[in-house]
Amino acid sequence: MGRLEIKPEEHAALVDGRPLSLTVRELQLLCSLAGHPQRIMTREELFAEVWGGAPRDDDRSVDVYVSRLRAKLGEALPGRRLIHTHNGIGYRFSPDG
Amino acid sequence: MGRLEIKPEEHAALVDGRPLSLTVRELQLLCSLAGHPQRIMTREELFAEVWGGAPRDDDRSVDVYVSRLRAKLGEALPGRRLIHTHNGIGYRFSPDG
DNA sequence: CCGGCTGTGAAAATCCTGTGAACGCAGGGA
DNA sequence: TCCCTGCGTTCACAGGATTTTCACAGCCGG
Repeated sequence: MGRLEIKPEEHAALVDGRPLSLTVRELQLLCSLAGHPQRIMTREELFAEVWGGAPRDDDRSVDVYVSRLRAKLGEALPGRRLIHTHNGIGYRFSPDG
Repeated sequence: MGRLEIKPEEHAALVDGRPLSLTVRELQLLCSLAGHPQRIMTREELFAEVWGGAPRDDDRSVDVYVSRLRAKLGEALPGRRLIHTHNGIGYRFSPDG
């Protein structure tokens, strides 16, 4: 998986061996995304996996946490973009930037 | 289908396994075209499948989106032309360049 | 209290869409 | 040859839709 390791069972995500300080939600979301590499996941799917159930019509939780995740990942891996936006659909995780 | 895969149910089109970043409209149009390989489809047919209803007399939406699609496909598959123009009629999708 | 995590609302930034117009290109006729 | 016409291709833009980010209030544990 290159420089990023995710160990859900240890509640940890490592970049080059250094742990990222992710919150529980952030780690859950990262696991959901990284659990289906290269697959476009809709907000509904992500919400169901992380929060459970269906999101409100105008719920932006997924977007907000993607943003927070990107901020922390971008800090640890400058210049790489692991989470891609698919407008009108959802997000996609790509191991290689 | 060679190097191009289209998965409408996943909102994705892949070239050599790599997802193209198509907009919703672009993907819809690609699906319509690729859904009838080797068949010449009129603007009216394409418009009906993607937009629904009938196009205005001087509507150029189909042409513009074919152009955008060709640009993105050409970037991912240099030297190959999958969408052919049939003058005065419409467009035809051919899996083999 | 205090500090971090969460979710929400809203502003800011970005992207998508459809349209009009410019451009190129080929064919026909004078 | 030159001009005109019809058609397809592409550019540019404005409006709208969507996403990104910020700020904040509630909550919970220390």
